[in-house]
Amino acid sequence: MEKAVQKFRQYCQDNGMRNTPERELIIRELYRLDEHFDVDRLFLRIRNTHLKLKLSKVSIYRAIPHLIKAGLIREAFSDSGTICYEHVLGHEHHDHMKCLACGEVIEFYEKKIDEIQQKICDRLDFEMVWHVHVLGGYCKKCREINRK
Amino acid sequence: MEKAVQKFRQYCQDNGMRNTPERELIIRELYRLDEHFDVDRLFLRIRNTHLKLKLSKVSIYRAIPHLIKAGLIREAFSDSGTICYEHVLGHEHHDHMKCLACGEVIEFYEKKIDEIQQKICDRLDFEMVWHVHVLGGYCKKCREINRK
DNA sequence: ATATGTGCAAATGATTTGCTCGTGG
DNA sequence: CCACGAGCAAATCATTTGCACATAT
Repeated sequence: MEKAVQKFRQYCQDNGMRNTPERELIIRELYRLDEHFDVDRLFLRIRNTHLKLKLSKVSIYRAIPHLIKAGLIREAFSDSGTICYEHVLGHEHHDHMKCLACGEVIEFYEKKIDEIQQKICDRLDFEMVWHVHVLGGYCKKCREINRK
Repeated sequence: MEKAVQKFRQYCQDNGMRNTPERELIIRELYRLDEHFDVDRLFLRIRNTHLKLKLSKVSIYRAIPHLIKAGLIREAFSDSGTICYEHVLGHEHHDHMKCLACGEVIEFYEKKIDEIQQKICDRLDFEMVWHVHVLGGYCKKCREINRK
């Protein structure tokens, strides 16, 4: 987490931006919250953890593009209109399965998929900067419940 | 296209729904518009093609979940807040690359990816009903322009 | 000192919903 | 006939923007 804060400080310096306490707070809480999150979840988290503080949701919205550019988070998938993000730093790269019944998000990773993906990009001379790979369906648990 | 209309009629019957001219119009124009589309694009298309008609955007919004359930279209990806759909019927399954510079959407398909995907689902006892696989980056053309 | 950041409130854009009226089966 | 669908307008939800004030550098 400190690494993330450091990295963002560097990013600020490099881009003539200020390193405000609000932004550091966002990063710290972001990394404490170690799952997938959307703006609202992060906002509530900060609200509940720092009752005295009054960080506005707008600041989170404004911080996110920088956090992405700085390589701290990435867009993971969008969930019926809401964008979900996840950490990049300290998290292996992976893709997602989402249970349509219980909402659970399962992470998976297959090197082969990445390799094929990269091969396709090379073939088409496409420079990939991000990717989203989400499978929607029903998880083991929910399927079992349904069978009964 | 007629196949799509037929399929939807069946779906209506099976689900105690009505087969209205509005819905048929949506399907027909949908299939005439053979790319990726969002609600607005489809709406404008209908507006411009059928100047006399007055189909409302709301009806499109309300039709979409049915069209998806009926297996006519699927959610392809979301583009900064707007959901983009594409036909299922008469369209091979494929994934997408999206150029962040020019916005072009390139389709690609690799059977191997599908196979691996399916294998992962089987392993985790996950019943996949849809998937989204989008690569964001810069296309050949835009990269060349940038090099100059 | 001053450009950049923050918070608020209002604007926007996509989508949903309440309600009334119309119509397919 | 009458439950389901269509259209309108108003509501909602996520996100963005304008503006006045605050503060990091």
